[in-house]
Amino acid sequence: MSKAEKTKQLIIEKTADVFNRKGYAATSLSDITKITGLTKGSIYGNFDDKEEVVVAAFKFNAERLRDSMNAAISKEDTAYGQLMAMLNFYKTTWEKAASQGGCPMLNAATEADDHLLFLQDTVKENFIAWQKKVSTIIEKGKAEGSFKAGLQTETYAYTFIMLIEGGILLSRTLNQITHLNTALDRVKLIIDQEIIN
Amino acid sequence: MSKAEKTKQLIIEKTADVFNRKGYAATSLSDITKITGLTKGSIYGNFDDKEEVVVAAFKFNAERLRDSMNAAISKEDTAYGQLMAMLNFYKTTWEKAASQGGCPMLNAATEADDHLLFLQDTVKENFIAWQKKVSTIIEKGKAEGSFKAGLQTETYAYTFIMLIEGGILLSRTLNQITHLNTALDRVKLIIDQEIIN
DNA sequence: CCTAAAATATACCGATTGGTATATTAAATT
DNA sequence: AATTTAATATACCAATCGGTATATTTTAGG
Repeated sequence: MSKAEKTKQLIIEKTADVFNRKGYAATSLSDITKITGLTKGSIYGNFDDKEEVVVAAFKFNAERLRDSMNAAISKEDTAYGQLMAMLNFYKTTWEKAASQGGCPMLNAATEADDHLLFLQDTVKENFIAWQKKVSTIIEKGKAEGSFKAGLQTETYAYTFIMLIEGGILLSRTLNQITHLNTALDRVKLIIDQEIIN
Repeated sequence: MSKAEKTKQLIIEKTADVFNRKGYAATSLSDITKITGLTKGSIYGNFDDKEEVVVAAFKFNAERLRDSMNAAISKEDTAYGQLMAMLNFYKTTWEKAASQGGCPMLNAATEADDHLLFLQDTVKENFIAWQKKVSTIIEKGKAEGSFKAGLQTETYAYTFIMLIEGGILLSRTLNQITHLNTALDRVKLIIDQEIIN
């Protein structure tokens, strides 16, 4: 790992939180230099422009979220256990995530929808990757025989995601963990009542 | 209505869409003067600062949404009919709303959570008002005898809201109406299976 | 240890930001 | 119609924006 690559990584890691809190557009280059302790020259020596930093920081945030979720999931070996692990992941990491600006997926999605066009594709990819992850678990459950055979896998995966994100939105806006818990309980109910054999 | 009040209203109405599309922080004063055809002097003659315009524009957006939803709801007289009217409202107005920057509640909530602190309370109030509206319908259903008696009214109201907002988020991010429809179908399922007598 | 190249810092650029003091115009009051 | 007051426009402000050309420092290779 070259010096430049290390610096690049440092910039990404140090700015990731600010971007998620302030928003990707609202975070300025002086925010970036302030928090990294580097100067503009160093930033622009490692990135072409701010957009590139923004995309890299979002990818870092999304990847960090995905990795820690996957780590929680992969500790279980049944499909049901894995879905429960996902729910439990959100239940346990909520407070930390909330203090770090909330869900990076939700934040970036709403910011990119009309505005930060260069971020749209990346955000889209990450939502689809999440859906694929959940879908794979459901398919695994079908293969195991523990989940019903005729299920519309994708629809259920997206239902879980929208409940979680909707729950996060309400919990953060109204400053009450209750709402996320309501969402997670609802996902569990759907699994128990409709998915499980 | 004085001249100044008319101008104030014009500023709010003309800027409401831009604010919802670009975001409240990203919309500049030159955006405001451009779209209103007025000058800075006129803007600052009617508002103390940009924050005041932002709050007024969000309130306008939220009120417009609430009014048209209430109009759809009040055409029905049963609680069940009113809930269906709410779902149908989202089904029918989605495309127009999507082209106008999406749900103002969702947009403002994610932008205000860490960043636009002066907007937080207003956004919060509007979410609670929405929940109260749904709760009133559910309570009405209980009074009618068409809804089950022991229901946790608030929890169901918030569940509907998070499904709708989550559905909007996915539909806008992935550019597919399917996801909002999945959310609305899920709300209907909950009503039919758990709420109705 | 010296040199070439890579990485970082410095100092600047024009454009735009939100905001204001003042001048001008339009509206209301006498 | 004249005058006062309210409303809008003009011209400016310092600060900050993203970005760049150049100078300096640090790193790696011989």
